[in-house]
Amino acid sequence: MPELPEVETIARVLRQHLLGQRLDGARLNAIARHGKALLFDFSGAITGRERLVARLGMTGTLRLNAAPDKHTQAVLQFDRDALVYSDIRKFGRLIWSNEPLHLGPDILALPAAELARRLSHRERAIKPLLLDQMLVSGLGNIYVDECLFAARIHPLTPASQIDAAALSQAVTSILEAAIAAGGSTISDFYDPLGRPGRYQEQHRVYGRAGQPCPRCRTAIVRTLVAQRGTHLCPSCQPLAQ
DNA sequence: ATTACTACCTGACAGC
DNA sequence: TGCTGTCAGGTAGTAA
Repeated sequence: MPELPEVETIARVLRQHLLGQRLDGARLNAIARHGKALLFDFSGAITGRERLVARLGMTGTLRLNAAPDKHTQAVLQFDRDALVYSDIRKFGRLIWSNEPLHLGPDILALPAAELARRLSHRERAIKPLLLDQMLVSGLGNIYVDECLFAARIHPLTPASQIDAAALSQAVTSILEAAIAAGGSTISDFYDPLGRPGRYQEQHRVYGRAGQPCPRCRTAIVRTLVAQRGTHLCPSCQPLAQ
């Protein structure tokens, strides 16, 4: 599941525990996040490369000193701690690579004007466009729905009609609040110390079909947009004609 | 160039 | 108990 706030939560915990430790003789110098990708940069090459890229897919986890189980794909033994990578559905990837990331800009670091530029000439519906990691990276299905609700945008609105400044403000505010709460735990997400996130308690539309909209009390609706479960308030997020 | 759809993989859950 | 069908937060590949 991990989207930007969950990956940022993982990065912060791992920085506290792993920076400066060695793996196969190479020192871990930095842990960065770009969108949903985690980047581990080492001082020396391991298998010929100095960067390990983790993309966790839907169910990938990175746990410190956890007991490996049947879903464990890799164990990285550092000086003092072991980093255990597991992935039930095997959509994630752990790859040694010095290649530039094949990803659009991180959405938290993206100025509103640049978001506007990227949306202005697109006629596609805003939701699937925001899920396209080549356009902007970091949003997944949960936070897209939460951000579009916050910005009062219907997920099928053509991208060129979007008020990008308002959307950018909503994205920043939602993602920062989610990071502060340690991400969302629906079923699978736990940080490297095994702690769940708390932001699911603040979800306003995701997973709340049939419940009242927190702004106007209209029942939240669940529909399909681009084959993805999509949650919205039909009153706060009208589709303009 | 852009968009739409499918497949990948496992587990949880509902219904029978 | 156990079978079947459906669904899940991501993304790569293919085809229109």
